[in-house]
Amino acid sequence: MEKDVRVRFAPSPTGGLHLGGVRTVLYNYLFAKQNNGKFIVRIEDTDRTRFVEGAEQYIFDCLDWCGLTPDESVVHGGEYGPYRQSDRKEIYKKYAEQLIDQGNAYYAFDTPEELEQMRTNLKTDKNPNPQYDHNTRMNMRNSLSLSDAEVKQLIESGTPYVIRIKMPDNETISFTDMIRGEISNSSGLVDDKVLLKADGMPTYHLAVVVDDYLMKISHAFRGEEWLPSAPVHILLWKYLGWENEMPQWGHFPLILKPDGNGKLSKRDGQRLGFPVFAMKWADPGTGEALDGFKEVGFLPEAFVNILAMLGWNDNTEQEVFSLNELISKFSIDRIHKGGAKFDYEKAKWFNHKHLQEKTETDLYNLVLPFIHTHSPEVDNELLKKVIPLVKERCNLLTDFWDQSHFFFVRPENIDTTPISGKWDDDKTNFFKVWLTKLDELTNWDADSLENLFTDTATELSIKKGQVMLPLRIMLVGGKYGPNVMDIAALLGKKEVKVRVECILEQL
RNA sequence: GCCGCGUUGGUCAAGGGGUUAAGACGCCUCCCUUUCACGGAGGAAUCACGGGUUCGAUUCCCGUACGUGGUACCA
Repeated sequence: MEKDVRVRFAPSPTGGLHLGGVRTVLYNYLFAKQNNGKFIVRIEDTDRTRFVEGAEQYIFDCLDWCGLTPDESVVHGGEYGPYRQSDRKEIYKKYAEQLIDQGNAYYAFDTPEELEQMRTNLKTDKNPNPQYDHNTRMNMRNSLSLSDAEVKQLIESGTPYVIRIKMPDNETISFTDMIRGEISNSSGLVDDKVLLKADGMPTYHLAVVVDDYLMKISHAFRGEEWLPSAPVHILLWKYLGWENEMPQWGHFPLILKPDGNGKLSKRDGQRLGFPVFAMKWADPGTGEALDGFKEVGFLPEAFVNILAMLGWNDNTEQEVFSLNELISKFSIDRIHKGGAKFDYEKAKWFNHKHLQEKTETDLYNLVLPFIHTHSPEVDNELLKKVIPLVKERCNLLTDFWDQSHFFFVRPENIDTTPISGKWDDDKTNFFKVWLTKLDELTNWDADSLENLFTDTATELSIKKGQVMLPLRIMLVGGKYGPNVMDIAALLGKKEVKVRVECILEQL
Protein backbone atom coordinates (compact mmCIF):
# COMPACT_ATOMS: atom_id res chain seq x y z
CA MET A 1 0.00 0.00 0.00
CA GLU A 2 1.20 3.48 -0.84
CA LYS A 3 2.03 5.63 2.13
CA ASP A 4 0.14 8.83 2.71
CA VAL A 5 2.13 11.73 1.35
CA ARG A 6 3.70 13.74 4.14
CA VAL A 7 6.50 16.20 3.40
CA ARG A 8 8.26 18.73 5.53
CA PHE A 9 10.22 21.94 5.44
CA ALA A 10 12.68 22.15 8.29
CA PRO A 11 14.24 25.58 8.71
CA SER A 12 16.48 26.71 11.52
CA PRO A 13 15.40 29.98 13.06
CA THR A 14 18.66 31.79 12.48
CA GLY A 15 17.78 34.73 10.22
CA GLY A 16 15.99 35.87 7.11
CA LEU A 17 14.12 33.41 4.90
CA HIS A 18 16.07 33.15 1.71
CA LEU A 19 14.88 32.65 -1.89
CA GLY A 20 16.21 29.11 -1.89
CA GLY A 21 14.38 28.33 1.32
CA VAL A 22 11.10 29.57 -0.08
CA ARG A 23 11.61 27.50 -3.21
CA THR A 24 12.16 24.41 -1.08
CA VAL A 25 8.93 25.23 0.74
CA LEU A 26 7.15 25.72 -2.57
CA TYR A 27 8.22 22.44 -4.11
CA ASN A 28 7.29 20.60 -0.92
CA TYR A 29 3.96 22.38 -0.77
CA LEU A 30 3.12 21.73 -4.41
CA PHE A 31 3.99 18.07 -4.07
CA ALA A 32 1.86 17.73 -0.94
CA LYS A 33 -1.17 19.50 -2.38
CA GLN A 34 -0.96 17.61 -5.63
CA ASN A 35 -0.98 14.30 -3.80
CA ASN A 36 -3.56 15.15 -1.19
CA GLY A 37 -0.81 15.02 1.35
CA LYS A 38 0.30 17.06 4.32
CA PHE A 39 2.88 19.81 4.38
CA ILE A 40 4.65 20.03 7.71
CA VAL A 41 6.95 22.72 9.03
CA ARG A 42 9.38 21.55 11.67
CA ILE A 43 11.61 24.02 13.44
CA GLU A 44 15.19 22.78 13.64
CA ASP A 45 16.58 24.82 16.48
CA THR A 46 19.12 22.39 17.86
CA ASP A 47 22.00 24.83 17.63
CA ARG A 48 21.50 27.11 20.59
CA THR A 49 24.45 29.27 19.63
CA ARG A 50 22.81 30.32 16.38
CA PHE A 51 19.31 30.79 17.67
CA VAL A 52 17.86 34.20 16.84
CA GLU A 53 14.92 35.67 18.66
CA GLY A 54 11.95 36.29 16.44
CA ALA A 55 13.22 34.26 13.52
CA GLU A 56 10.68 31.50 14.04
CA GLN A 57 7.65 33.77 13.92
CA TYR A 58 9.20 35.54 10.96
CA ILE A 59 9.36 32.27 9.00
CA PHE A 60 5.65 31.71 9.51
CA ASP A 61 4.92 35.30 8.52
CA CYS A 62 6.79 34.73 5.27
CA LEU A 63 4.92 31.52 4.50
CA ASP A 64 1.72 33.32 5.23
CA TRP A 65 2.55 36.11 2.81
CA CYS A 66 3.47 33.58 0.13
CA GLY A 67 0.21 31.75 0.65
CA LEU A 68 1.99 28.48 1.45
CA THR A 69 0.17 27.47 4.58
CA PRO A 70 1.46 24.45 6.50
CA ASP A 71 -0.93 21.71 7.55
CA GLU A 72 1.06 20.91 10.67
CA SER A 73 3.55 23.00 12.60
CA VAL A 74 4.27 24.73 15.85
CA VAL A 75 1.54 27.23 15.08
CA HIS A 76 -0.84 25.08 13.04
CA GLY A 77 -0.87 22.11 15.40
CA GLY A 78 -1.00 18.47 14.38
CA GLU A 79 -0.83 14.95 15.78
CA TYR A 80 2.89 14.46 15.45
CA GLY A 81 4.20 17.26 17.63
CA PRO A 82 6.01 18.81 19.18
CA TYR A 83 7.17 20.41 15.94
CA ARG A 84 10.13 22.21 17.44
CA GLN A 85 13.23 20.11 17.94
CA SER A 86 14.28 21.81 21.14
CA ASP A 87 10.97 20.60 22.57
CA ARG A 88 11.81 17.07 21.47
CA LYS A 89 15.23 16.94 23.11
CA GLU A 90 14.41 13.95 25.32
CA ILE A 91 13.31 11.84 22.37
CA TYR A 92 16.67 11.69 20.64
CA LYS A 93 18.88 10.40 23.41
CA LYS A 94 17.31 6.99 23.60
CA TYR A 95 17.87 6.39 19.91
CA ALA A 96 21.48 7.49 20.22
CA GLU A 97 21.93 5.04 23.05
CA GLN A 98 20.22 2.30 21.11
CA LEU A 99 22.84 2.82 18.43
CA ILE A 100 25.61 2.53 21.00
CA ASP A 101 24.13 -0.71 22.34
CA GLN A 102 24.02 -2.08 18.83
CA GLY A 103 27.61 -1.10 18.18
CA ASN A 104 26.70 1.43 15.52
CA ALA A 105 27.75 4.44 17.56
CA TYR A 106 30.14 5.28 20.39
CA TYR A 107 30.88 7.82 23.08
CA ALA A 108 33.62 10.34 22.34
CA PHE A 109 35.24 12.41 25.06
CA ASP A 110 37.59 14.52 22.99
CA THR A 111 37.58 18.18 23.87
CA PRO A 112 37.38 20.82 21.15
CA GLU A 113 41.07 21.45 21.75
CA GLU A 114 41.92 17.81 21.23
CA LEU A 115 39.96 17.75 18.00
CA GLU A 116 41.75 20.85 16.83
CA GLN A 117 45.03 19.26 17.79
CA MET A 118 44.29 16.13 15.78
CA ARG A 119 43.36 18.19 12.73
CA THR A 120 46.45 20.32 12.78
CA ASN A 121 48.74 17.37 13.45
CA LEU A 122 47.38 15.29 10.62
CA LYS A 123 46.92 18.10 8.15
CA THR A 124 49.01 17.77 5.00
CA ASP A 125 48.86 19.20 1.49
CA LYS A 126 47.32 15.98 0.31
CA ASN A 127 44.83 15.90 3.16
CA PRO A 128 43.92 19.43 4.20
CA ASN A 129 40.88 18.32 6.20
CA PRO A 130 41.61 15.27 8.36
CA GLN A 131 38.44 13.60 9.54
CA TYR A 132 37.36 11.84 12.67
CA ASP A 133 36.84 8.49 10.95
CA HIS A 134 37.92 4.86 10.79
CA ASN A 135 41.49 5.96 10.17
CA THR A 136 41.74 8.20 13.19
CA ARG A 137 39.17 7.18 15.75
CA MET A 138 41.37 4.63 17.53
CA ASN A 139 43.82 7.42 18.31
CA MET A 140 41.14 9.53 19.93
CA ARG A 141 39.49 9.30 23.32
CA ASN A 142 36.31 7.34 22.86
CA SER A 143 34.51 4.19 23.92
CA LEU A 144 36.14 2.30 21.08
CA SER A 145 39.70 3.16 22.02
CA LEU A 146 39.29 3.23 25.81
CA SER A 147 38.59 0.30 28.12
CA ASP A 148 35.09 -0.23 29.45
CA ALA A 149 36.26 0.72 32.92
CA GLU A 150 37.72 3.99 31.69
CA VAL A 151 34.60 4.81 29.80
CA LYS A 152 32.43 4.05 32.77
CA GLN A 153 34.61 6.18 34.98
CA LEU A 154 34.57 9.11 32.58
CA ILE A 155 30.80 9.05 32.27
CA GLU A 156 30.25 8.72 35.98
CA SER A 157 32.57 11.60 36.73
CA GLY A 158 30.47 13.79 34.49
CA THR A 159 32.97 14.23 31.67
CA PRO A 160 31.25 15.82 28.71
CA TYR A 161 30.84 13.53 25.76
CA VAL A 162 29.25 13.33 22.36
CA ILE A 163 27.86 10.31 20.57
CA ARG A 164 29.29 9.59 17.15
CA ILE A 165 28.12 7.22 14.47
CA LYS A 166 30.59 4.47 13.63
CA MET A 167 30.77 4.58 9.87
CA PRO A 168 31.69 1.26 8.25
CA ASP A 169 35.21 1.21 6.81
CA ASN A 170 34.27 0.38 3.30
CA GLU A 171 30.69 -0.14 2.37
CA THR A 172 28.94 1.16 -0.70
CA ILE A 173 25.79 3.03 0.17
CA SER A 174 23.40 3.59 -2.70
CA PHE A 175 20.01 5.12 -2.97
CA THR A 176 17.67 6.45 -5.60
CA ASP A 177 17.19 10.18 -5.68
CA MET A 178 13.91 11.24 -7.27
CA ILE A 179 15.70 13.98 -9.17
CA ARG A 180 19.16 12.56 -9.82
CA GLY A 181 18.64 8.83 -10.04
CA GLU A 182 21.08 6.33 -8.56
CA ILE A 183 23.67 7.78 -6.23
CA SER A 184 26.39 5.84 -4.47
CA ASN A 185 28.93 6.75 -1.88
CA SER A 186 31.58 4.88 -0.05
CA SER A 187 31.01 4.86 3.69
CA GLY A 188 34.70 5.05 4.50
CA LEU A 189 34.94 8.51 2.98
CA VAL A 190 32.40 9.99 5.34
CA ASP A 191 33.47 10.92 8.86
CA ASP A 192 31.99 9.66 12.12
CA LYS A 193 29.39 12.39 12.42
CA VAL A 194 28.39 13.58 15.84
CA LEU A 195 24.83 12.44 16.51
CA LEU A 196 24.28 13.81 19.99
CA LYS A 197 26.12 16.88 21.17
CA ALA A 198 27.63 17.47 24.58
CA ASP A 199 24.68 19.64 25.56
CA GLY A 200 22.34 16.72 24.93
CA MET A 201 20.92 18.18 21.74
CA PRO A 202 20.96 16.06 18.62
CA THR A 203 22.73 17.24 15.49
CA TYR A 204 20.81 17.57 12.25
CA HIS A 205 21.85 14.07 11.25
CA LEU A 206 20.16 12.29 14.13
CA ALA A 207 17.24 14.66 14.46
CA VAL A 208 16.28 14.54 10.80
CA VAL A 209 15.96 10.78 10.70
CA VAL A 210 14.29 10.39 14.07
CA ASP A 211 11.79 13.11 13.33
CA ASP A 212 11.14 12.07 9.75
CA TYR A 213 10.41 8.61 11.08
CA LEU A 214 8.24 9.72 13.96
CA MET A 215 6.38 12.22 11.80
CA LYS A 216 5.85 9.60 9.12
CA ILE A 217 7.48 11.64 6.38
CA SER A 218 7.00 9.92 3.03
CA HIS A 219 9.23 12.07 0.83
CA ALA A 220 12.26 13.93 2.11
CA PHE A 221 13.09 16.89 -0.09
CA ARG A 222 15.92 19.25 0.67
CA GLY A 223 18.70 21.26 -0.95
CA GLU A 224 21.59 19.69 -2.78
CA GLU A 225 23.97 20.69 -0.01
CA TRP A 226 22.69 17.62 1.87
CA LEU A 227 23.66 15.12 -0.77
CA PRO A 228 27.10 14.35 0.70
CA SER A 229 25.65 13.45 4.09
CA ALA A 230 22.80 11.36 2.73
CA PRO A 231 24.75 8.12 3.36
CA VAL A 232 24.85 8.92 7.06
CA HIS A 233 21.09 9.36 7.11
CA ILE A 234 20.47 6.19 5.15
CA LEU A 235 22.68 4.21 7.48
CA LEU A 236 20.79 5.62 10.45
CA TRP A 237 17.45 4.57 8.97
CA LYS A 238 18.89 1.12 8.58
CA TYR A 239 20.53 0.89 12.02
CA LEU A 240 17.42 2.09 13.78
CA GLY A 241 15.47 -0.65 12.08
CA TRP A 242 13.26 1.61 10.03
CA GLU A 243 14.58 0.86 6.58
CA ASN A 244 11.15 -0.09 5.29
CA GLU A 245 9.71 3.25 6.35
CA MET A 246 12.47 5.32 4.84
CA PRO A 247 11.16 8.24 2.79
CA GLN A 248 12.02 8.71 -0.83
CA TRP A 249 14.77 11.26 -1.25
CA GLY A 250 14.94 14.24 -3.53
CA HIS A 251 17.71 16.84 -3.56
CA PHE A 252 16.92 20.17 -5.20
CA PRO A 253 19.50 22.15 -7.16
CA LEU A 254 20.93 25.33 -5.70
CA ILE A 255 20.09 28.92 -6.56
CA LEU A 256 23.29 30.70 -7.54
CA LYS A 257 24.57 34.26 -7.74
CA PRO A 258 23.57 36.14 -10.92
CA ASP A 259 27.18 37.03 -11.72
CA GLY A 260 30.27 35.32 -10.36
CA ASN A 261 30.18 31.97 -8.70
CA GLY A 262 28.63 30.44 -5.68
CA LYS A 263 25.41 30.13 -3.81
CA LEU A 264 23.24 33.23 -3.71
CA SER A 265 23.74 35.08 -0.44
CA LYS A 266 22.22 38.12 1.16
CA ARG A 267 25.39 40.04 0.38
CA ASP A 268 24.81 39.49 -3.34
CA GLY A 269 21.44 41.14 -3.02
CA GLN A 270 22.95 44.16 -1.34
CA ARG A 271 25.77 44.33 -3.83
CA LEU A 272 23.55 43.98 -6.90
CA GLY A 273 20.51 45.83 -5.58
CA PHE A 274 17.79 43.25 -5.14
CA PRO A 275 16.24 41.43 -2.21
CA VAL A 276 17.02 37.83 -1.33
CA PHE A 277 14.60 37.42 1.56
CA ALA A 278 10.87 36.90 1.18
CA MET A 279 10.08 39.65 3.66
CA LYS A 280 11.99 42.29 5.54
CA TRP A 281 14.29 40.83 8.14
CA ALA A 282 15.65 42.95 10.95
CA ASP A 283 18.35 41.13 12.81
CA PRO A 284 17.96 41.80 16.54
CA GLY A 285 21.63 41.09 17.12
CA THR A 286 23.28 43.31 14.56
CA GLY A 287 20.42 45.75 14.09
CA GLU A 288 20.81 45.28 10.37
CA ALA A 289 17.55 45.32 8.39
CA LEU A 290 17.09 44.14 4.83
CA ASP A 291 13.98 44.56 2.73
CA GLY A 292 12.40 41.51 1.18
CA PHE A 293 10.51 40.88 -2.02
CA LYS A 294 7.35 42.03 -0.31
CA GLU A 295 8.75 45.43 0.62
CA VAL A 296 10.18 46.20 -2.80
CA GLY A 297 6.77 45.65 -4.32
CA PHE A 298 6.46 42.05 -5.47
CA LEU A 299 3.16 40.23 -5.46
CA PRO A 300 3.32 36.95 -3.54
CA GLU A 301 1.85 35.05 -6.49
CA ALA A 302 4.59 36.44 -8.73
CA PHE A 303 7.28 35.63 -6.19
CA VAL A 304 6.09 32.04 -6.01
CA ASN A 305 5.90 31.86 -9.80
CA ILE A 306 9.47 33.11 -10.17
CA LEU A 307 10.75 30.53 -7.74
CA ALA A 308 8.79 27.72 -9.34
CA MET A 309 10.39 28.43 -12.71
CA LEU A 310 13.88 28.58 -11.28
CA GLY A 311 14.65 24.91 -11.79
CA TRP A 312 11.39 23.56 -13.12
CA ASN A 313 9.14 23.85 -16.18
CA ASP A 314 6.12 21.97 -17.43
CA ASN A 315 7.50 21.27 -20.91
CA THR A 316 5.31 23.86 -22.57
CA GLU A 317 5.97 27.49 -23.35
CA GLN A 318 3.89 28.65 -20.43
CA GLU A 319 5.80 30.67 -17.88
CA VAL A 320 3.15 32.55 -15.97
CA PHE A 321 1.36 30.27 -13.55
CA SER A 322 -1.03 30.72 -10.67
CA LEU A 323 -0.45 28.71 -7.54
CA ASN A 324 -3.33 26.41 -8.42
CA GLU A 325 -1.94 25.78 -11.88
CA LEU A 326 1.40 24.97 -10.29
CA ILE A 327 -0.26 22.51 -7.96
CA SER A 328 -1.80 20.62 -10.84
CA LYS A 329 1.16 20.78 -13.21
CA PHE A 330 4.16 20.43 -10.93
CA SER A 331 6.21 17.26 -11.14
CA ILE A 332 9.37 16.26 -9.33
CA ASP A 333 10.85 14.53 -12.35
CA ARG A 334 10.90 17.76 -14.34
CA ILE A 335 13.08 19.51 -11.77
CA HIS A 336 16.53 20.28 -13.12
CA LYS A 337 19.68 18.79 -11.80
CA GLY A 338 21.85 21.85 -12.33
CA GLY A 339 21.82 25.02 -10.27
CA ALA A 340 20.26 28.20 -11.67
CA LYS A 341 21.52 31.75 -11.54
CA PHE A 342 18.95 34.19 -10.25
CA ASP A 343 17.95 36.92 -12.73
CA TYR A 344 16.32 39.95 -11.15
CA GLU A 345 15.22 41.45 -14.49
CA LYS A 346 13.26 38.35 -15.29
CA ALA A 347 11.83 38.36 -11.78
CA LYS A 348 10.44 41.85 -12.39
CA TRP A 349 8.95 40.70 -15.68
CA PHE A 350 7.03 37.98 -13.85
CA ASN A 351 5.70 40.56 -11.43
CA HIS A 352 4.65 42.79 -14.31
CA LYS A 353 2.67 39.93 -15.80
CA HIS A 354 0.89 39.16 -12.54
CA LEU A 355 0.24 42.84 -11.91
CA GLN A 356 -1.58 43.18 -15.24
CA GLU A 357 -3.94 40.36 -14.32
CA LYS A 358 -5.15 42.13 -11.19
CA THR A 359 -8.47 43.93 -11.09
CA GLU A 360 -8.34 47.66 -10.53
CA THR A 361 -9.88 47.28 -7.11
CA ASP A 362 -7.26 44.75 -6.10
CA LEU A 363 -4.53 47.00 -7.42
CA TYR A 364 -5.91 49.94 -5.52
CA ASN A 365 -5.75 48.00 -2.27
CA LEU A 366 -2.30 46.66 -3.02
CA VAL A 367 -0.85 49.98 -4.09
CA LEU A 368 -2.31 52.13 -1.35
CA PRO A 369 0.23 51.26 1.36
CA PHE A 370 3.09 52.00 -1.02
CA ILE A 371 1.59 55.33 -2.03
CA HIS A 372 1.10 56.21 1.62
CA THR A 373 4.78 55.91 2.35
CA HIS A 374 5.30 58.90 0.05
CA SER A 375 2.16 60.85 0.62
CA PRO A 376 -0.21 59.81 3.38
CA GLU A 377 -2.95 62.15 2.24
CA VAL A 378 -3.56 61.20 -1.35
CA ASP A 379 -7.00 61.68 -2.84
CA ASN A 380 -8.31 58.10 -2.89
CA GLU A 381 -10.80 58.76 -5.65
CA LEU A 382 -8.08 60.24 -7.79
CA LEU A 383 -5.84 57.26 -7.08
CA LYS A 384 -8.57 54.91 -8.29
CA LYS A 385 -8.67 56.78 -11.59
CA VAL A 386 -4.90 56.95 -11.92
CA ILE A 387 -4.26 53.24 -11.47
CA PRO A 388 -5.64 52.03 -14.81
CA LEU A 389 -3.70 54.80 -16.54
CA VAL A 390 -0.31 53.78 -15.20
CA LYS A 391 -0.56 50.10 -14.38
CA GLU A 392 0.85 48.73 -17.60
CA ARG A 393 4.06 50.69 -17.17
CA CYS A 394 4.66 49.27 -13.68
CA ASN A 395 6.72 46.22 -12.80
CA LEU A 396 6.59 46.56 -9.03
CA LEU A 397 4.04 47.98 -6.65
CA THR A 398 6.62 50.60 -5.77
CA ASP A 399 6.63 51.76 -9.41
CA PHE A 400 3.13 53.16 -9.08
CA TRP A 401 4.31 56.17 -7.14
CA ASP A 402 7.16 56.86 -9.55
CA GLN A 403 4.74 56.72 -12.44
CA SER A 404 2.00 58.80 -10.91
CA HIS A 405 3.27 61.14 -8.19
CA PHE A 406 2.63 64.20 -10.37
CA PHE A 407 -1.08 63.55 -10.08
CA PHE A 408 -0.91 64.02 -6.34
CA VAL A 409 1.92 66.42 -5.78
CA ARG A 410 2.78 69.37 -8.02
CA PRO A 411 6.21 68.70 -9.49
CA GLU A 412 9.05 70.85 -8.27
CA ASN A 413 12.37 71.66 -9.92
CA ILE A 414 11.07 71.11 -13.40
CA ASP A 415 13.79 70.67 -15.94
CA THR A 416 12.74 72.79 -18.92
CA THR A 417 15.91 72.26 -20.91
CA PRO A 418 14.25 69.91 -23.42
CA ILE A 419 11.99 72.78 -24.54
CA SER A 420 13.60 76.05 -23.46
CA GLY A 421 16.12 76.14 -26.30
CA LYS A 422 13.45 76.27 -28.99
CA TRP A 423 11.07 78.44 -27.08
CA ASP A 424 9.58 81.53 -28.72
CA ASP A 425 6.76 84.04 -28.27
CA ASP A 426 4.45 82.11 -30.57
CA LYS A 427 4.47 79.25 -28.11
CA THR A 428 3.90 81.51 -25.15
CA ASN A 429 1.03 83.05 -27.04
CA PHE A 430 -0.41 79.64 -27.86
CA PHE A 431 -0.55 78.61 -24.23
CA LYS A 432 -2.06 81.94 -23.19
CA VAL A 433 -4.82 81.57 -25.75
CA TRP A 434 -5.42 77.94 -24.87
CA LEU A 435 -5.62 78.80 -21.18
CA THR A 436 -8.33 81.39 -21.75
CA LYS A 437 -10.25 79.05 -24.01
CA LEU A 438 -10.19 76.46 -21.27
CA ASP A 439 -12.73 78.57 -19.41
CA GLU A 440 -15.18 78.19 -22.25
CA LEU A 441 -14.83 74.41 -22.36
CA THR A 442 -18.11 72.74 -21.44
CA ASN A 443 -16.89 69.18 -21.05
CA TRP A 444 -13.73 68.68 -19.07
CA ASP A 445 -12.52 65.41 -20.49
CA ALA A 446 -9.53 64.19 -22.46
CA ASP A 447 -11.20 64.27 -25.86
CA SER A 448 -12.57 67.77 -25.47
CA LEU A 449 -9.24 68.98 -24.17
CA GLU A 450 -7.43 67.49 -27.10
CA ASN A 451 -9.87 68.96 -29.60
CA LEU A 452 -9.50 72.36 -28.11
CA PHE A 453 -5.76 71.98 -28.14
CA THR A 454 -5.76 70.97 -31.81
CA ASP A 455 -8.15 73.71 -32.83
CA THR A 456 -6.16 76.35 -31.03
CA ALA A 457 -2.98 75.21 -32.72
CA THR A 458 -4.60 75.28 -36.14
CA GLU A 459 -6.04 78.72 -35.48
CA LEU A 460 -2.67 80.12 -34.49
CA SER A 461 -0.84 78.27 -37.26
CA ILE A 462 1.40 76.47 -34.86
CA LYS A 463 2.30 72.83 -35.11
CA LYS A 464 0.55 70.79 -32.47
CA GLY A 465 3.61 68.60 -32.05
CA GLN A 466 5.66 71.61 -31.01
CA VAL A 467 3.47 72.32 -28.04
CA MET A 468 2.62 68.79 -26.94
CA LEU A 469 5.94 68.10 -25.23
CA PRO A 470 5.96 71.50 -23.52
CA LEU A 471 2.53 70.77 -22.10
CA ARG A 472 3.74 67.45 -20.79
CA ILE A 473 6.76 69.03 -19.13
CA MET A 474 4.56 71.66 -17.54
CA LEU A 475 2.11 69.13 -16.18
CA VAL A 476 4.34 66.20 -15.35
CA GLY A 477 7.78 67.65 -14.92
CA GLY A 478 9.47 65.22 -17.28
CA LYS A 479 9.27 63.27 -20.50
CA TYR A 480 7.25 60.38 -19.21
CA GLY A 481 3.80 59.31 -18.09
CA PRO A 482 0.49 58.47 -19.77
CA ASN A 483 -1.29 60.46 -22.45
CA VAL A 484 -1.07 64.20 -21.67
CA MET A 485 -4.72 64.90 -22.20
CA ASP A 486 -5.67 62.11 -19.81
CA ILE A 487 -3.39 63.69 -17.27
CA ALA A 488 -4.88 67.14 -17.82
CA ALA A 489 -8.39 65.74 -17.55
CA LEU A 490 -7.66 64.17 -14.16
CA LEU A 491 -5.71 67.13 -12.86
CA GLY A 492 -8.64 69.51 -13.33
CA LYS A 493 -8.83 72.97 -14.77
CA LYS A 494 -7.46 74.86 -11.81
CA GLU A 495 -4.38 72.72 -11.42
CA VAL A 496 -3.67 72.68 -15.15
CA LYS A 497 -3.78 76.47 -15.27
CA VAL A 498 -1.52 76.85 -12.27
CA ARG A 499 1.08 74.48 -13.65
CA VAL A 500 1.08 75.97 -17.14
CA GLU A 501 1.23 79.55 -15.93
CA CYS A 502 4.01 78.79 -13.52
CA ILE A 503 6.26 77.37 -16.24
CA LEU A 504 5.30 80.03 -18.75
CA GLU A 505 6.81 82.61 -16.44
CA GLN A 506 10.10 80.78 -16.38
CA LEU A 507 10.45 80.46 -20.13
C1' G B 1 43.56 17.41 -1.53
C1' C B 2 39.51 13.90 -1.37
C1' C B 3 34.34 12.76 -2.32
C1' G B 4 29.43 13.92 -4.43
C1' C B 5 26.58 16.53 -8.00
C1' G B 6 26.30 19.32 -12.35
C1' U B 7 27.43 21.77 -17.62
C1' U B 8 22.28 23.80 -24.38
C1' G B 9 22.87 31.76 -26.39
C1' G B 10 24.72 36.91 -21.28
C1' U B 11 20.43 34.59 -18.04
C1' C B 12 16.07 31.03 -17.37
C1' A B 13 15.47 27.03 -20.54
C1' A B 14 12.77 23.10 -24.48
C1' G B 15 14.68 19.13 -27.11
C1' G B 16 17.40 14.17 -26.97
C1' G B 17 21.11 9.84 -32.50
C1' G B 18 19.43 12.83 -38.70
C1' U B 19 15.78 19.55 -36.46
C1' U B 20 16.38 25.92 -39.94
C1' A B 21 18.41 23.49 -31.95
C1' A B 22 11.75 25.95 -29.39
C1' G B 23 10.22 29.81 -26.14
C1' A B 24 11.10 33.68 -22.36
C1' C B 25 14.21 37.70 -19.91
C1' G B 26 17.98 41.10 -21.40
C1' C B 27 20.27 43.61 -25.73
C1' C B 28 19.73 45.93 -30.90
C1' U B 29 16.43 47.69 -35.15
C1' C B 30 11.71 49.05 -36.90
C1' C B 31 6.25 49.95 -36.12
C1' C B 32 2.64 52.00 -32.71
C1' U B 33 2.74 56.28 -29.36
C1' U B 34 3.44 64.12 -31.21
C1' U B 35 6.70 61.77 -24.22
C1' C B 36 8.17 57.40 -21.56
C1' A B 37 6.49 52.71 -21.04
C1' C B 38 3.13 48.78 -22.72
C1' G B 39 2.12 46.21 -27.18
C1' G B 40 3.56 44.38 -32.24
C1' A B 41 7.34 42.85 -36.10
C1' G B 42 12.32 41.61 -36.89
C1' G B 43 17.72 40.82 -35.46
C1' A B 44 22.43 39.34 -33.11
C1' A B 45 23.72 35.34 -29.84
C1' U B 46 24.09 28.63 -27.78
C1' C B 47 24.93 22.54 -27.60
C1' A B 48 32.47 23.46 -22.59
C1' C B 49 36.70 20.58 -24.77
C1' G B 50 39.05 15.89 -26.46
C1' G B 51 38.46 10.98 -27.66
C1' G B 52 35.40 6.93 -28.81
C1' U B 53 30.47 4.14 -30.52
C1' U B 54 27.74 5.11 -35.12
C1' C B 55 26.42 5.83 -41.97
C1' G B 56 25.48 10.10 -38.69
C1' A B 57 26.46 12.84 -32.31
C1' U B 58 24.33 18.59 -29.09
C1' U B 59 21.90 13.91 -27.73
C1' C B 60 25.04 7.51 -25.86
C1' C B 61 30.12 6.05 -23.44
C1' C B 62 34.99 7.49 -21.46
C1' G B 63 38.29 11.19 -20.20
C1' U B 64 39.58 16.49 -19.40
C1' A B 65 38.23 21.30 -18.11
C1' C B 66 35.09 24.33 -15.57
C1' G B 67 31.28 25.20 -11.96
C1' U B 68 29.05 23.90 -7.43
C1' G B 69 28.33 21.42 -2.73
C1' G B 70 30.44 18.64 1.27
C1' U B 71 34.67 17.48 4.05
C1' A B 72 32.05 21.29 12.03
C1' C B 73 29.65 19.28 18.95
C1' C B 74 26.00 24.66 11.66
C1' A B 75 21.95 23.51 9.50
